[in-house]
Amino acid sequence: MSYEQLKLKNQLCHRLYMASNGITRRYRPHLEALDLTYPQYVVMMALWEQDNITIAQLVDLTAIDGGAMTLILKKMAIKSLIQIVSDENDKRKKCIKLLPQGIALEEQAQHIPELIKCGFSDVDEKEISQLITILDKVLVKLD
Amino acid sequence: MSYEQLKLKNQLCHRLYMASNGITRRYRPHLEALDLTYPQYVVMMALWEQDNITIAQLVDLTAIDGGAMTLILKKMAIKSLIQIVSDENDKRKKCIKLLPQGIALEEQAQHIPELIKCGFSDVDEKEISQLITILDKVLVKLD
DNA sequence: TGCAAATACTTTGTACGCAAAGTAAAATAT
DNA sequence: ATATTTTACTTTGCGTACAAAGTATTTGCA
Repeated sequence: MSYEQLKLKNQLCHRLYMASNGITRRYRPHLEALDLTYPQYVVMMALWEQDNITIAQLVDLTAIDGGAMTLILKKMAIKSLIQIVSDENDKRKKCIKLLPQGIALEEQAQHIPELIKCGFSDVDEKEISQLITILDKVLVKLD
Repeated sequence: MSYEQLKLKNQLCHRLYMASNGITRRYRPHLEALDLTYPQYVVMMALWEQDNITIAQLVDLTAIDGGAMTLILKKMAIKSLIQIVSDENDKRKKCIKLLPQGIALEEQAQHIPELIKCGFSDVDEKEISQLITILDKVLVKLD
């Protein structure tokens, strides 16, 4: 039978799957040098941008699953990158604060985006912008 | 400090991560009806297109990790969707063959792509094509 | 022929991604 | 004021994703 719409070459989702895994794989060696996994790096980026936010806010910003977030933060706390502080006013909430080691890591991480881009030297800058624009449109529909 | 290039809004990778997870999440309810996970669905699509291929070929076509593939195929065999057959000429190789249940599943799956697309009704068809074109360019660089 | 290297797949251990269930505290309703 | 609901987070169980190590078989080379 072999329906055309079921062929792999026609799957947007499979391309996203491969691209996401593939790029994350590209990050891995650079992140290993900082002793970070990719999701941990995403959490760090969120915190470098805005420190001292709740776990719920981090989940919103990163789109990382809440259940996974608990474990990720626990590991980052063990590495003394962050501190998990219970909110005194609302005891359900926990705030995440960067510790000195976590703050210092930003300087070491600053060159990573550049290093990743080098691997795509001949994918046009304009196409990357297009890609981002269209992905943002798709992402709105995924809420 | 807060380096511009480390902000989440400037991360292509993070968008791909969210888009990939988000779309897979969209597939989930439809795939549950077929008792398939997303990677299992990808393997099935590959096999519906070309039956009786080796595990190595499946890994190539799907970009699913080899270690994961072993487990995925084992589960699919338990569900009687496929059969794992050792190659008589080269005993290292194993061929994957669709069983009747696996073949029959294609008809049930044929409407899934349409159902997914409905969720993106106002993302232009042209933009989806653009997205695919650019992703393919990116994917070549990820080998 | 014999042995090193390559190939094909499996296994192991760690880290998510996700749904669903669980716990605790705060907000809301009656 | 107490019960119900909502919010915030944790826990559990399953299914990958990945690197690295392991096993078996085959190929290629001296």
